Amino acid sequence: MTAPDSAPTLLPPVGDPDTLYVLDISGYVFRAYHGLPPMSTSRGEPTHAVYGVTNMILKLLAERKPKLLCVAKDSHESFRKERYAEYKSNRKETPPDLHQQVVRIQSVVEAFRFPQLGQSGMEADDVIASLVRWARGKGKRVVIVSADKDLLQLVGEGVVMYDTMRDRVFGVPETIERMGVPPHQVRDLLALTGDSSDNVPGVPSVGPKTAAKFLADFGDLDGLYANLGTIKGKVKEKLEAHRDDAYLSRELVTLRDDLELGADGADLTVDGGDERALRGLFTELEFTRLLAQLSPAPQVEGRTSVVTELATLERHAAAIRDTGELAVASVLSGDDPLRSDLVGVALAWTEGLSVYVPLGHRYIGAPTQIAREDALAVLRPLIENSLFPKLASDLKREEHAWRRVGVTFRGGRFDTSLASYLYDPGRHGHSLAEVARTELDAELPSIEPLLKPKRGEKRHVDELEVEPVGEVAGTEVDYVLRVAHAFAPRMESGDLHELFVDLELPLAHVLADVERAGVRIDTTLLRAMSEDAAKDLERLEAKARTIVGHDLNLGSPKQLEAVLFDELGLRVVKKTKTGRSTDASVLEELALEHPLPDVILEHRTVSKLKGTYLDALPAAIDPATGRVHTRYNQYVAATGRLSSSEPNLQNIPIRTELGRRIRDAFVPAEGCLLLSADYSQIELRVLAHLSHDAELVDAYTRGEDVHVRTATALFGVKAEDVTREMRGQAKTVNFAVIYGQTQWALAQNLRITKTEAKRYIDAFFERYQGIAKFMETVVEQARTTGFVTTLLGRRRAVNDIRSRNPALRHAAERIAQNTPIQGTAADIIKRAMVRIHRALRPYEARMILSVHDELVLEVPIAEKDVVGELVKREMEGAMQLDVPLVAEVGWGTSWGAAH
DNA sequence: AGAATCGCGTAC
DNA sequence: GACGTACGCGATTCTG
Repeated sequence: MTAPDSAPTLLPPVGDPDTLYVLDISGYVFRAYHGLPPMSTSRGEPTHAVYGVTNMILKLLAERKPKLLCVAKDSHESFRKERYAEYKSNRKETPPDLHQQVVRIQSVVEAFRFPQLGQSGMEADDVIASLVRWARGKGKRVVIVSADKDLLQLVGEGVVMYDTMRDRVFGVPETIERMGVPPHQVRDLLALTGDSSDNVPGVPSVGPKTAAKFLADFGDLDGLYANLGTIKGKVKEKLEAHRDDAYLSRELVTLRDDLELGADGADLTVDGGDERALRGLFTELEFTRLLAQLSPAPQVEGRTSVVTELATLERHAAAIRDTGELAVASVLSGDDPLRSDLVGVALAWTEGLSVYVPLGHRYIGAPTQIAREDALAVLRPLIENSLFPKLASDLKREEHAWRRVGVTFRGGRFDTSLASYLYDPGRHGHSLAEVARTELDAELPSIEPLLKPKRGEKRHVDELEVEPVGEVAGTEVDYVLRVAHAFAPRMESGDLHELFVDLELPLAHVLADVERAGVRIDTTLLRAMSEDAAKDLERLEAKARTIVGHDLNLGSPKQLEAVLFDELGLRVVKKTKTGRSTDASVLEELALEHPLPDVILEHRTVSKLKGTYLDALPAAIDPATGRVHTRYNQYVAATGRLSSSEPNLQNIPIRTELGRRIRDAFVPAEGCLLLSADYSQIELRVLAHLSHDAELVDAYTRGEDVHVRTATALFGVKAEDVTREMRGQAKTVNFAVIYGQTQWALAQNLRITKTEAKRYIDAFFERYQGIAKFMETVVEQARTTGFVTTLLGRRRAVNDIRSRNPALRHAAERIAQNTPIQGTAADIIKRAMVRIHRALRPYEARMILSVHDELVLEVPIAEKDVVGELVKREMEGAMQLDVPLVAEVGWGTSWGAAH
């Protein structure tokens, strides 16, 4: 085992059955905690130390394939402490984020089912020493997995130390190289030098070099003191004065190897560990990369049967009624639930069992399908019964799917995506596949691969064989049931239950109606505008060509970069990740020096409008209804807001004149008007309420203009002397505060200096001291709990709030400051939507758009007065705040006119 | 050829 | 780096 001086010491063979690996876990915990960059889960749990240790373990298992292994456990107390009270007294108290991780690491070790050994009063090093002695007695080789130099005293014949992080092996020659002495002298060396990390005193002014020389000359401590006379100078005095310290130190660094282990080496064998437990832990800790190193995720066992007989379906229906809940997963012919057909439906009412009812397969040679009307006749009473609880991964999608076959989906009681969203809105996705991965450790099979064309055209779902589709859908619906059961207890805690049952679930139904209603678009107007835009673009391109003297694509940032900075030699104002920026703020600056930037700016604006709105909106019209049906995503925005897509109707222009005209193309159906209802300054009102700021509350209670009031603070003038410009600046500052803007960003926005921006911010917080206090409090809350919350108890984990990286930390602080405000505003408008939808039941009027603080309704002229009052009342009464909520209602024959 | 990424811009 | 939350277009780059 011991290598000659020149050759490096080797580890025993991989998978050697006679080698015992002894793991110094506590040492690794400490090193990982201090040595690795911080890391945390999406819920804010710190994990970098856990990650480091787990990684080390996996590496060891993969590379060394140990057959015998033992984890040496540290005891909380130490006999050394009794001998010497100062021992390790320099150690700081364990920080909470380390303690938390130690607990996690213990779970990881247990999940690996590693044998563990420890004894009260004994430190891990003593346990290791005892294990080494025991193993040598049995003729086994030992690998000490550690990086602790104290343990080098154990190295020798058949014993090596292995540092996995640096991939270094320590035998006798390496120990001499590292410590200057062979292993048997390590203890005396440490006795002389002391160990500052353990508060072992040693002899002052004797360092590793001096100590090694003494030990080479005299062998050990006793030999040194016996020959003290031969030593000269200061060192001699120190050695004399600290003789007791030296011997005490040797006692402290001497490892005890007399721990009783019992004779049975079979206890130290390792198996593969508890796969399921490991998978669960890694999932919870979000160690996705490590997860992949375990064997691939199994699908949860389940059985699906395809229902082809009406009698069988009837029998199932009876069983479903007896069970009292039903998970539903529809198979649709396409991605858009509003335009797709129902191909079949999978049902589950007991975990592990599911059925698939084909309803619209066109595959020739499919097993006999129950006639759709017969099948629906059996299912309809279950689906339409609002008292019979239904579960799905996306209730809104189910509503749309069933509507297509004339069935009204009622009684949606659990939505796995919404549950996941409320539990952790910041996580990456809430689709069933994503949620099942974390909650069930299971991969959701997908229909997609079945659609892949082997050759020729892509196949449609309804052209597929029934069996494989049923298999996929059956698994899906089974997962819905399992995920719902996993989440149900979590929904009971805190405010989540109320948010779920009284707000988000009812809202899902409201949104289904809003999406289905859609909005009418005046395509003639848009086409005319598009043609104008096309001419403008041509004109601008020609102009640009004249200026630079050659062809160029104004839509290509890359070409622009080359022309502006290389050909024309203009200044580089700002950089992007990959090059030199040509964004609007840059071009505005460069416009002072050259005519081209203005041409580009105008081209950008026009082509943006044309591409994103003028041409895209008419293309989005559903030929079946003649209207545009956006999708409202209820589990995307981390703050609680809705988002809109395909097309996005929440970013229709309004700020510029040309953009605003696009809203004129949003028109009501015949005989109707559009109503636009806007919450007035909802975020500032929410801020007033949350912060209890006396000034801001007072301003709103008196019905004053808050931007004017801010202006009086910024400019030191009376309210009546505030100019329009001052008010505009104050308004920008008010918004800046909501977003936690820095002086730098505010300066950019207002085109003022950083110093002036700072003065504004300071003046703002001087006037509104309650807001200053609120901002501090909410950041503090994020730091201590890892979460921030809205008025209705919606919560969001704030990652990185304790990051050592200032940029990350500041970004987290802004999230902490903004989320309660934006999220509470979202709570309010969502409530208003549910209330309005309910109140509108007796009327024809319907909600057709929702844009964060604005609702748009399509109202028959006959209902104008009553609906106008109804909407205002329900919006203003949606929440009781310390300040009034004000909704401003406008009417028009277009959205633009109603605003 | 289609997917993913980049740079940019629109909304609240 | 420097403004919170979204979505999407056109160009470019990556990938199979």
